[in-house]
Amino acid sequence: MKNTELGQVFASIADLMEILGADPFRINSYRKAGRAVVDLAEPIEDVTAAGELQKIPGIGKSTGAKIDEYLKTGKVAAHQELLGKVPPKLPEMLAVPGLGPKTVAKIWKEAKITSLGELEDAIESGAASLAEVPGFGPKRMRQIWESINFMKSVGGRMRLGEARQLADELTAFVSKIPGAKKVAAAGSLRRGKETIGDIDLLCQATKAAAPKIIERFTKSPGVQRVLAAGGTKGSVVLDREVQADLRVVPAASYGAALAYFTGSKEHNVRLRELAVKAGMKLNEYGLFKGDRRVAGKDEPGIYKALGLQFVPPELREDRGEVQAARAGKLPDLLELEDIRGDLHVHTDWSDGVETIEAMAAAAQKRGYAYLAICDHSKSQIQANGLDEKRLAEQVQAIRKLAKTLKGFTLLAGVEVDVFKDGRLDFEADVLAELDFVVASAHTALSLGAKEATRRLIRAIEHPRVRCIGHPSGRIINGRPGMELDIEPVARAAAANGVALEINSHYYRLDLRDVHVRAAIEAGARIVINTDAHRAEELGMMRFGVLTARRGWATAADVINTCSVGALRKWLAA
DNA sequence: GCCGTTTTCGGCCCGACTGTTTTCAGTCG
Repeated sequence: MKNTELGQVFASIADLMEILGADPFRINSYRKAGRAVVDLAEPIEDVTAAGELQKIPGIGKSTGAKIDEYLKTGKVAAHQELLGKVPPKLPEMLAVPGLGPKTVAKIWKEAKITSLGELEDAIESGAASLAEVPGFGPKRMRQIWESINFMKSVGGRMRLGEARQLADELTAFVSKIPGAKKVAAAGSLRRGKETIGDIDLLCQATKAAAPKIIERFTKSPGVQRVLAAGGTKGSVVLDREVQADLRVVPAASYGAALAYFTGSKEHNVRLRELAVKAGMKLNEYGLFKGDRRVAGKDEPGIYKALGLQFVPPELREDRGEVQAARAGKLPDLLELEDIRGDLHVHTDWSDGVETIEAMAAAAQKRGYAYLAICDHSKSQIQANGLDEKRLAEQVQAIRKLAKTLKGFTLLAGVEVDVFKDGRLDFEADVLAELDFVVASAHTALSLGAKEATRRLIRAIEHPRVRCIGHPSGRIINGRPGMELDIEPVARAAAANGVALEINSHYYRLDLRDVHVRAAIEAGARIVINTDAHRAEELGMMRFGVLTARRGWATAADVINTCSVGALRKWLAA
C-alpha cells in the first residue's frame, strides 16, 4: 500500500516548486492531490488497477498519470527533475516556522546556504554572507534562530488527550481575565483530530478590551516566549514547547471567528468559494453582502446563510461534507450520550489495576447499561494473561457478581490474542463459554497490507469472535501498526457479524477516522470501547466518539448504542 | 493542475502580524 509514499512525493513536488517560484495554483493542486491520496482508505494500487484514479477529487489527468508512473517504476520523472534543480537538503528548511519558500530560495541563492545545518552555522558565526541578504536584520536572524531551536525541541504533534487537557487549563485561565466573555478552544482540537499541532483559543470581548486580554494572555503562567502580540491576536510558546494562539473578537463576529479558527483550512476555503459564488464574502468577522453582515454571531447562522446544513466540526475536513450539506445529506452523527456500555475493559485479573467489582461500579456510575470484562489471554505473559483455568475462574466470578447487579448487565468476555497467521490463543470450546470475544493482534504488527488483511479476516471468520480490537495496532506518535486494507476486512466483518473496534485511548484511536468511514460504507458495524485498565479510563470514550464522528458514524452504525435487549439479540445471532 | 447547478476556459479565499526593502512582501492559519 503506497498511499503514504505517494503523498510524500506530491508534497515534495509542491515544496520544490514553491522554492523554484512556480505558479501557486499548480502548487496547491499537488498539495491537494497528496492529501487526497493519503486520506484514501483503499490502497492506491487497487484504485489505479480499477482505472478509477480520476474519480478521486483532486486527482486529474496529470497527477493521475504520475501515480500510475510511480506504481510502475517507483519514481516520478517530473519529481526527479525538480530534485535535480535544488540542493537535496534545502527543502528541510521549510519546516522551520517563519521560513517560507521565498526566504529559503533567497538564502540559497544569495548566501549559498543549502541545508538547515549550514543555516544554523551561519547564524551562529554571524556570517556576513547571510547578514547581507536583504531582509535579514538582527531581529529576523534571532527569530529564525529561536524557531530552529523550537523545532528541535518539539516532538511533533500532541496527542488528542494531551492537547485537550492543556487547552482546558488555558481556557480556564483566559476565562478569568477581566473583559473576557466566552472562551473556547477551536482548531484541530475541536475537530477531534488524533494529533494537534497547536492550541487555538477564541475569546469574545469588546474591541476596547481586546488588547488588554492579549497582553494578559502573553503573560499567563507557562509562557516561555511571545511570538506575536497585536490588538486582536496573540501567539505564545508554552513551557511544554507547545504553541498557543489566542484571537479576541466582538460578539457579532464570534460565530464567524469560531468557524474560521476551527478550520480546517480546506473546509474554510470551500465555504468562502460558496460565499463568493453567492455574491458574498466570508471572513473571520462574518458573512457579508456588500457592507452588510448577514451572519456571524453564531456558526449555524453562517451555514444557513450559505444554504448549507450545519456541518459538525468533526466533519470539516473537505472530505465531501460541503457537498453533502448542500444536498441536505449529512449523517445524523452519533453523540457521546448515545453510548450505553463498554465492551472491552481490563481488571486486575490481567494487567488492569482494579477489581471486576470496581470496574462494574464505575460503569454503572457513568450511567451505562452494560459492561464486558475482557482480560488478556495466555500468550500475553507480560500482561499476566489468563490461561484456560484462570479464565474459567474469572467467568465464574463475573457471573456471580452479575447476579447481584440490578438493572445492569455484566458480560464475561476475553481479549484473545490473534497470532501472526490469524489463529487464536484459545480453542473454540474455551471461547464458547464466554458472552463476548474481542480478538486483538499484539505482536507482529509490522505486517504489510496483504498479510495483515489475511490475518484479520481469518480471525473474523472464527465463529466465536464478535469484535476485532484495535485493528491496526498502531500507537500514535509511537508505531505505525499494520497496514490495513480496510474494505475487504470490513466486508468480512459485515458478513460474519463481527464489529470492528474503535479503541478510544488517545494513544490508539484505532480504527482511525478514514477507516471508520470506509468500514461503515462497506457495511460493517462499529463498537467503541475504551480498553480501560483503570476506572477513570472509561472516560476516554469521548475520544472514541469523536473519532467515530470523524468517520461519519451514526448511532445505528455503533453496536454499543443498543439497549441490552438488542445487544443480546445481536450476540445470539 | 483541477474543476464546472452560470463555465471545457478562466478562475482558483481572506486577513493579522512582523520586520524592514519607507509602502509592503512574506508567512501563517
